Amino acid sequence: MATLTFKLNEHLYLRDPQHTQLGQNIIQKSVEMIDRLGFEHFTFKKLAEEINSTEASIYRYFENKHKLLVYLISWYWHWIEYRIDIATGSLQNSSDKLRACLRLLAQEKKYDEAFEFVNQEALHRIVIAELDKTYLTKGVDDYNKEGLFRGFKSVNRKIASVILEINPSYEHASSLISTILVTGHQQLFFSEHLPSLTAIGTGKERYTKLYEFMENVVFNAIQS
Amino acid sequence: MATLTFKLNEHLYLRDPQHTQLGQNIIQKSVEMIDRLGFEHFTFKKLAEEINSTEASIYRYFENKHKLLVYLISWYWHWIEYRIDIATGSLQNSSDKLRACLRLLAQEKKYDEAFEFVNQEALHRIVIAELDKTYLTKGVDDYNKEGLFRGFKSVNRKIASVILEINPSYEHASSLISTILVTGHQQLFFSEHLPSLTAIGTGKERYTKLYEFMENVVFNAIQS
DNA sequence: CGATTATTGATAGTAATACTATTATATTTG
DNA sequence: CAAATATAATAGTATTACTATCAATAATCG
Repeated sequence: MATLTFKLNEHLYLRDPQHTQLGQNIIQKSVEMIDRLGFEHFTFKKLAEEINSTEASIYRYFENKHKLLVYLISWYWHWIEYRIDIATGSLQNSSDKLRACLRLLAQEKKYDEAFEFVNQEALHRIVIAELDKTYLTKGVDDYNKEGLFRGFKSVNRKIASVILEINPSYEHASSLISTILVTGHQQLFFSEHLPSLTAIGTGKERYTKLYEFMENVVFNAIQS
Repeated sequence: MATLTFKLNEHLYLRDPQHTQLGQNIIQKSVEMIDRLGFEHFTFKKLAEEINSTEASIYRYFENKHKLLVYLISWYWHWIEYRIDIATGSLQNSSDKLRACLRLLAQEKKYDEAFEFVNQEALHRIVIAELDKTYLTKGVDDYNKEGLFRGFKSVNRKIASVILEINPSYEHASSLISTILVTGHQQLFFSEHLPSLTAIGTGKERYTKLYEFMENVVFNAIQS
């Protein structure tokens, strides 16, 4: 199977990590470490030790650790969009398309061999726990000007446009989808840490329940 | 008018800031500073300078700046719950109650003179920008065991129970409400910084539009 | 009212973080 | 093979997030 890479916004990095061995090590190991340590306890120094490199070398790839996080999560959204395209490409009916999108979002993420050096299960956990930190910062407007949130926005726009195919007069499409994109991850976080805030439970079936919840919210909202 | 205070969980602080002048200064000024600087750029040292005290003194009230944030946001949820009680106390009809809750959540927050030394407008902006940071941390389970999220949970439970009055067989009440509580703030953030992710617009009318969106989502979800 | 106790201020210090700078050593490329 | 480029090794800085100590002040209590 071919190994794929995504063309991510150039402002996310100083040197493209996909092009070199060191860059790939940085990506691979940082996913594992952020997942394990959490973003606040993760540092370039610790990362450097684990990949037998140096802090200074990592700084040649990423301006700072926050941009690395934004990079990883941007990668995630590009991956999601790619999978949405595959899952909906053969579908004619818009409601089917929307259901496919929701299913994909709610789904447990398993290793996708088309993408070496990124552990998608770990990355999914990072998105669950750290997504909001990418934009909840005073630098959000500068980041946005540089286009660093394009991945997220693109997925949002794509699914919102499916909603407008189903109901062209629905007024809250972009709000509804951004809500779903964020809550999809948040509910999984609550499921693990604050279960009284969610109805999806804590067992294996939570992915199915999450899908049912999303379907309930989205289809009823737009078909009124 | 009487000045009210909330009894917040004791694990939120080391010394109760509501009881002393220094404590009140810490609360008042930290709200203003976190709003202005953002949580990451806010430090106890800077705060100490502005209230003419010292870092060490502030550390006698709060273990660290994260717990101060959790304290402030906990205060916010207690305030919201208090206002929900007032707004729904005289209502008989459950749908009216639910609408009153949503209106209150979506509403622009104005200064409430019953609570001195807390600038609610600034605090609302803090909740919009920093809420998720209170629980998106590796320490979430310890915090939760200490009951630090009681305020949030309590509001969630209260509104979820109104939903069950309307439709006792609705299965996703707690998920629906936690989604609304979080998205209510998130959409306002998007409105200001990432407007393509929201349909509520960027003008003064965004609070009304947010309410309409919430009503659309909630009432359609539960009345199916 | 004076003595005890609690609270705050002043000051100092530490380990870790988030970088930047410099130079030497590999490695690649033309 | 020479030149350019990437990386490693090392050092250094300002800031952060604390902790510790002790003196000064304010509150309270017998």
